[in-house]
Amino acid sequence: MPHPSEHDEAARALDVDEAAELAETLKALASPSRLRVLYALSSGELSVEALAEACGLSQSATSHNLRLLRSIKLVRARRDGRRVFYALYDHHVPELLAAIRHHHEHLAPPAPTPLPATLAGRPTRR
Amino acid sequence: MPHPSEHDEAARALDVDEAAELAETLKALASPSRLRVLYALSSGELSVEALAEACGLSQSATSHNLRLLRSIKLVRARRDGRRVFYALYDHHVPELLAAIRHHHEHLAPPAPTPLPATLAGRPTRR
DNA sequence: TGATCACATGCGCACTTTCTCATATGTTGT
DNA sequence: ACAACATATGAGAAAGTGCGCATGTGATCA
Repeated sequence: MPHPSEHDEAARALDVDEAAELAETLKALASPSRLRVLYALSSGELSVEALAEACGLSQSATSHNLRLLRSIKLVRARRDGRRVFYALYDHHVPELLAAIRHHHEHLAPPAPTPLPATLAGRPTRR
Repeated sequence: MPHPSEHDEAARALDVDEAAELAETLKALASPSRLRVLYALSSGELSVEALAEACGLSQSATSHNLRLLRSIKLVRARRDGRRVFYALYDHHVPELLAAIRHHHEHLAPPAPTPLPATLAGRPTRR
């Protein structure tokens, strides 16, 4: 990132279509199981069986999740004999994962932010 | 970001707890409505009413979504008179939004990747 | 004080996810 | 061709999500 000015890249508004597309990708990431699968693949390709064990998922659940990840090109499959080895689709994926993790690390978990009852900074009027 | 080497930040495996926390944040982002809300706030704070109109949502839906976003500190609320103005929680949020959008722009949408039937790179045996 | 505005919130329901079970499909060795 | 293996897939149950509706709460104005 060049330099953090006020609002650059992300400042543009989002039309309905793009919002839907982005949400689709994010939904794929928004699951503990799939996140674990993706991070497991960060270190290199793995067979479905190996992934299942590494992530504590059943073979079936793993396969279902991989199908989803495949459909939006977050992972790719390569067959070798009986097994199928999965890998992150390209270098953008680990970058995205890093960005997400980075954001998470800078977030304080304690206060649930219960919307302060009377918090007004004094009625500026109008 | 320092420099994009092979695998740095994101390469570490994800324990179950962290996966769950990350997924919680991502679930909040994985909704067209909430994405639109967040991007609308990229240009500055807005009242609930203004947000609702900008995003094509009802007052109720907007409020429900804002509550969720608040609970995980993606937005913050400030009261001024009768209205409540929302803003992105901090500078990390637009950065994350930018990262997500960036990833999305580098993704080709056409092929649904139907898992090539016979795609083996030749049985390497083993 | 009462009316009205701006927003929050509980409930309920339609819709979606995620996982398990059972079974189908593609692969290898005999 | 058959048995064993590795993965994919469909159906369905349980749990979670998104939003409308009705109503509650805090703030302003007359």
